[in-house]
Amino acid sequence: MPTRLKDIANALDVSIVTVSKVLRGKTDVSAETRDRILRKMEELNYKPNMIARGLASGRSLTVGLVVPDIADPFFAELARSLGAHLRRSQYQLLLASADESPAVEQHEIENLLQRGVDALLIASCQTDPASLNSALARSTPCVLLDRALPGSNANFVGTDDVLAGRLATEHLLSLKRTRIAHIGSEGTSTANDRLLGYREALAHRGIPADPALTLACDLHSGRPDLLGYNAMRRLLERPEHPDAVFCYSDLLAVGAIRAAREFGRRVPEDIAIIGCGNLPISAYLEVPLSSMDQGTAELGEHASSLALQLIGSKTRSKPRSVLISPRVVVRASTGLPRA
Amino acid sequence: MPTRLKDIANALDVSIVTVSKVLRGKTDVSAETRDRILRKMEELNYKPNMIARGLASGRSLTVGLVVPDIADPFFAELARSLGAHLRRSQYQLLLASADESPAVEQHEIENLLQRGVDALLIASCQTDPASLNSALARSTPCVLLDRALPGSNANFVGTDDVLAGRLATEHLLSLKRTRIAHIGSEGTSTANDRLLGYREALAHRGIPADPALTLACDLHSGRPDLLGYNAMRRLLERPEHPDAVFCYSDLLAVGAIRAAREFGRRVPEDIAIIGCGNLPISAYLEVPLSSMDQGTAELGEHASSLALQLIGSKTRSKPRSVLISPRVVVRASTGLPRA
DNA sequence: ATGAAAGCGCTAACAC
DNA sequence: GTGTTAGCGCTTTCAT
Repeated sequence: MPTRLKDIANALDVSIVTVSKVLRGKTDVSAETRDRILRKMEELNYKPNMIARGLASGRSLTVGLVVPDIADPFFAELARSLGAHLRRSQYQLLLASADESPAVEQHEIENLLQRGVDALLIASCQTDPASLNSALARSTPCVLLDRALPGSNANFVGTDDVLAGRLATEHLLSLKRTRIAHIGSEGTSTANDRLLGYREALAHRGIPADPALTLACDLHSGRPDLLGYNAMRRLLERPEHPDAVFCYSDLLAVGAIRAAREFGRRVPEDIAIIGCGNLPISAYLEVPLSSMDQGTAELGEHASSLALQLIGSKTRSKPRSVLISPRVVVRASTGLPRA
Repeated sequence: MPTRLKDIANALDVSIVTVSKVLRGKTDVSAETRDRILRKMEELNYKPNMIARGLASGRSLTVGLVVPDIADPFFAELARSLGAHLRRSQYQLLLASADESPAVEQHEIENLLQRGVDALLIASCQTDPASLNSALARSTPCVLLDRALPGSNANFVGTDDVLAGRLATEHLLSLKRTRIAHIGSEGTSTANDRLLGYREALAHRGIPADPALTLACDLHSGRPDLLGYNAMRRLLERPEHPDAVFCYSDLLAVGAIRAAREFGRRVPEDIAIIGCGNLPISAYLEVPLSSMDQGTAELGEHASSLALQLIGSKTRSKPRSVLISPRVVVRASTGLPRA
């Protein structure tokens, strides 16, 4: 059986309260008593029971994180960054992966709330905004990550996706490409915003948006690389081919490149392709992939700071929004010989 | 404030215990009372407080997982598989990433134990076996994942790494290669075992192990791709070049391929290269990478089953060991035109 | 500077 | 079937 406060107290003939005070660094304990207690804790290898502490204090020193898929490199990196930052503030990250299922996500959110997390970070795969509102309505502070919720005015930390779409497209425009396609996704704010940025960039150059050059994949329906492959095939079967493509994600781009090459197109000479997310392995792909870097580590830093801040503030402050600026990383798929 | 058992009990003029019994599906409650209670729970949107339940019952319905790095695709996939399986048994996974630091790992292990996890799964990055023993000595059931602890006879679930090394090397031998190198790692059981399998395979064919063909990288010292790159350079600078390489991990292999090609070697014609881990993106690399698949999902399944079993059994049963058989996946880096 | 009393929300054992 | 009593290990408030 592990040592309890009671054991220390008994051994030293002091009260449990006094021991508890030392444990929590209260100053109203004599230096001598404190020393004896600290020594005894050491000797008996005392470790506080966080469950009991949580129940008594109402705070668990815990932050929950729900991601759509922990095996997605972006969310894995985000989780790592968050965990590292929270650890420095004595907080522990509780991680749940929703496996791309809104139902599982709902379940995991409830679960974490029932476990008494002090704050909840959610990168939602929900298509229906309503289901998140029940969580946001609770008294536990919540931060939406990466994907914003259209109507809601919740706390949010994520990439400036409109800017991502714009910068990616402008990069392609700078390569003198004129028929620029977009292989996108649907349902999420990230998908909508990147599409928006893409259109903005084209409009800014006076290029009409050709609806035949915009495809949306249902990312729930299969492996993204294969979806990208099929999307590119459809683009190439059309009479007027694109000479560049901005893909919603790197994995879509990887599949798109594969398709382009199988159909005899050279990348980037015939078709320049850029993705988004900046996969760590981008530089080693069959065609090193240009991409939008989302500053994932920075994102995690902001998110954990915001979470801790919300926990600290007594009153429910007005929702804050933090947008991280993405940047273009150029590799061979849009022209650089090697990265 | 969230609803408590007490609120239900008061509203219905029954005792808290009766409500608690309904909550836990005990049968010694009349059908009518049960119905009233269930209805009231629904109406007041009751959610049990898992912290209080944990403190009272001594079980948290929680399993902890510590991995060296959650951003490593292998561990991410493992975490996903574990989480999914545990969820089906009403258990929640608490995930901690040690960021490749033994000190952080130790800290996270303590932390999870203090949070009252019912079982602890550890993929350790510890080099010193002793530090794990303090955790293994506790009453909380423990399972070592992926990496075994040399002296200890703890529960273990992992890949049969000797077999992995043997199969990989035999595959290279089947391609008529005779000077087969190994770019390995050190300190972990996985590294030792894969090296062992490599040597076994060579010995079995009567090929003497040339020490000049075996390199070990310190994976803590930098990005694995660059370590693989440098290791391959060193191999190529030597008078007698290898005609094949078995790499400890896929990322090492990726770097090795890059180096080989930069030095004018064709892969696989001049040098065949196989990795281990079977990265999801293997097929899209500059040279699609042959690799040893570790059956990660299966591994997670076995690990969660074992964990639940240990939780269930009153007595501390004798340690069990589960070894998953890896299999060769052939792609272009060892000869297939495309995968 | 120290501690007694009360309780966090729930479960476990035993009575009725 | 239902309820009573007694905690789980800790914190909180308030006396002393």
